[in-house]
Amino acid sequence: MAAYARVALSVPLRDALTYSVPKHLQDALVPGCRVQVPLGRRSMTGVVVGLDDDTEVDAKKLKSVLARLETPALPPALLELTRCMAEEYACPWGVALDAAWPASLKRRSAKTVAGIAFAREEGELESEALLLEDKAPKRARVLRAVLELGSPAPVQLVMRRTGVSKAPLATLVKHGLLQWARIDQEDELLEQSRHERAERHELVPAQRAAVDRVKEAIAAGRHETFVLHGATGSGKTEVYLRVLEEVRKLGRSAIILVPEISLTPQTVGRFLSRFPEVAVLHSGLTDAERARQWLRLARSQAHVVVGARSALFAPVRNLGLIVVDEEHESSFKQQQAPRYHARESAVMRGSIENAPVVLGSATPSVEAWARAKSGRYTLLEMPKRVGGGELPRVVLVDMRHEKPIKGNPPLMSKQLTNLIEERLKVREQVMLFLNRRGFAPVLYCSACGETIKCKDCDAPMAWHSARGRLACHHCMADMRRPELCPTCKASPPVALGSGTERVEDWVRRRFPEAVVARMDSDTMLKRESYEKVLSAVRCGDVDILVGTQMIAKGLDFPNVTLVGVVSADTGLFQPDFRAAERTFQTLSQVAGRAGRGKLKGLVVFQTLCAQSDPVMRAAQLDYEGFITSELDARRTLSYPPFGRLVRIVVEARQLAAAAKRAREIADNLRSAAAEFSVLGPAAAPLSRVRSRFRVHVLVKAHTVPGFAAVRRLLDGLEGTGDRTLRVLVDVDPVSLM
DNA sequence: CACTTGGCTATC
DNA sequence: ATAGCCAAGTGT
Repeated sequence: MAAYARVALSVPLRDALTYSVPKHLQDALVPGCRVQVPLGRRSMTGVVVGLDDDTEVDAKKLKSVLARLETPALPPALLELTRCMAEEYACPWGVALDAAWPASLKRRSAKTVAGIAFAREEGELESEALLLEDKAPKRARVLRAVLELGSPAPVQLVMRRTGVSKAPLATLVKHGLLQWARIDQEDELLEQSRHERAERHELVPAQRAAVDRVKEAIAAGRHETFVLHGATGSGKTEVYLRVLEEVRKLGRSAIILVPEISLTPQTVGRFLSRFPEVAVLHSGLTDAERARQWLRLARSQAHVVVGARSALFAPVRNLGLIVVDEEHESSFKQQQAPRYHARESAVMRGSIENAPVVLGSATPSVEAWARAKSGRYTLLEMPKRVGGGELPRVVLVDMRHEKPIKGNPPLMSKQLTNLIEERLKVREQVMLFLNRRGFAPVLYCSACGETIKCKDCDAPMAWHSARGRLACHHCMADMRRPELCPTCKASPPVALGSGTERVEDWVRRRFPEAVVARMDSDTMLKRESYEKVLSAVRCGDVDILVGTQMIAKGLDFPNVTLVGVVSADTGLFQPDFRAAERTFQTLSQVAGRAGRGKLKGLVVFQTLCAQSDPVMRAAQLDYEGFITSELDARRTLSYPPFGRLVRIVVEARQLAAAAKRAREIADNLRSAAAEFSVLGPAAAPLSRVRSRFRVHVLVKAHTVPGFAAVRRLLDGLEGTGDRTLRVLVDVDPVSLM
């Protein structure tokens, strides 16, 4: 009987705190369970990370655990995972644990519904179903339905599935084959979405080879990380599904991570149609739904999870596989503490639980690629589209050669305009991509040269014509468009540059007969609108789809034969060493949207930088060429994946205060500098957000011990100070803004 | 001299 | 994080 519990709390404390365990709780506490404990004057919930028979802590200091919360305990592997993550990402264990728990699982009402459960062995019921087949077909159907749905199954659902009344169920209960049961609301099975079915396709040789390699690791119960490099349309999903079949056959569970943005009913439907017991976790769920899914997993009622970043913490037991789809996506990095990268943490979890990890992408991240090349990860190549579909042809249009309008390059080139016109004539669909919301990113005064900036941020406000407002994309600020330039009052400011709204506007003027839809976070405020537009495009009701990132991912419309990238250069000039990588990936993703069906696809990149490496290589569909030269560049500057980066951001209302603290931090690091180098402090590219000045320091660790040294020096730095000053430590940042 | 602030510490 | 404490700062 353990007398002491070590409890991790979500406060910036280095170690877990020890509490004594009262007699009445001694049986109830297990590692991984949630408890209520006193902390100073307060009472907080924390997680038991260890139970001990004795302690070194001064008896006078000890307080006791107040209560255990109802929530199921976290599996031991997740305790271990969060501990490693806390170490890796410079945050307290309690903070890492916080991420592993659905926020709403503190108190919940336990509603129950009527259910029906097995009263005999599953095998016995199966043979009974066969026997009843002729004599009592309805009872046989009911039995098979319950076997399929699992025990206990909701009575309502069984009746609807089999189209019978309650009578056959009652008979089965009377004969002692089934029994009545109550089901917690949380246990109720999800009504299955029928949006998309995944037919079980024949595998092409490259798929077969990939599946076999991963299967082998699964069978051996061995951790191994695979980089599945598959061109768009090469059938990566089918590979995941086949491997998943294998995992389920062995009775093990699996986690599929996808970027939040592609967690659409289409994606989820593909998994659901083949694995009915899939749990889905994404940010669009209500707290109750999220908790319900989490509990199904914790109680081993579901064994497959499809979800965004945080699904990595799914409390499944007996993990057999983790898939990270679109592994290069930057949304896998969490931007709040714990600032973990789900891809890296997935590999961590896989190694803790001896499970293989599959990282899939058409454009693998430099990190994944470098490790595959060095032999740490296993590379699986699938270069061709399945079904003999051809990769699209890409045309580069140099906008410098277009006839200027009032001295500026036009929005659309002659060539792209003509191509759109042709597609409209033959009733094929067009997608126009521009990675910028609003009508124009800037309002500019031609008299004094000033732009209209947000009063709280160091950024121009974007003009949103649909709303008729100026909006800051970094805070919630929003204002009317001023009649005259606020600075010189001499002339009205004009919209400079373009966003998706301007593209939509252009299309409507130029092709008034075409049906246009726009998809960006402004038009897609509700989840339903997203699905509505997608299905409209699918059934051909939309001729031209204009959108941001949102249309670049995973969408598969066979009748889209032309994809236009309005400006391939946005993002190319961001002060960030990943700008080239991101540009290449985005362009490749967008290009992959064209010609998904039988019709050949054509892609147009409009650019002012036709010679830039990422634009040119993306146009040539040359991933290897790009990644090779990008890796060379990274090596020269010892940027990731050669050495690791840690970014420290100091935010304060007073610029001087932020600068002073940043200077101290940098000096402190420099005085200890060994196998790492310190850059800065410097104003962050986004030097002010929400009235807070931002100063940052970058640390490049050249070696593993160098990184460990940096980590040690930064321990406990985050959150330091009062409300006026904030310090953020971001390990492996994906953005340097 | 009563009463806010700022800075610093401990939290089992 | 956040409550508590002391010291310095502010006002009547």
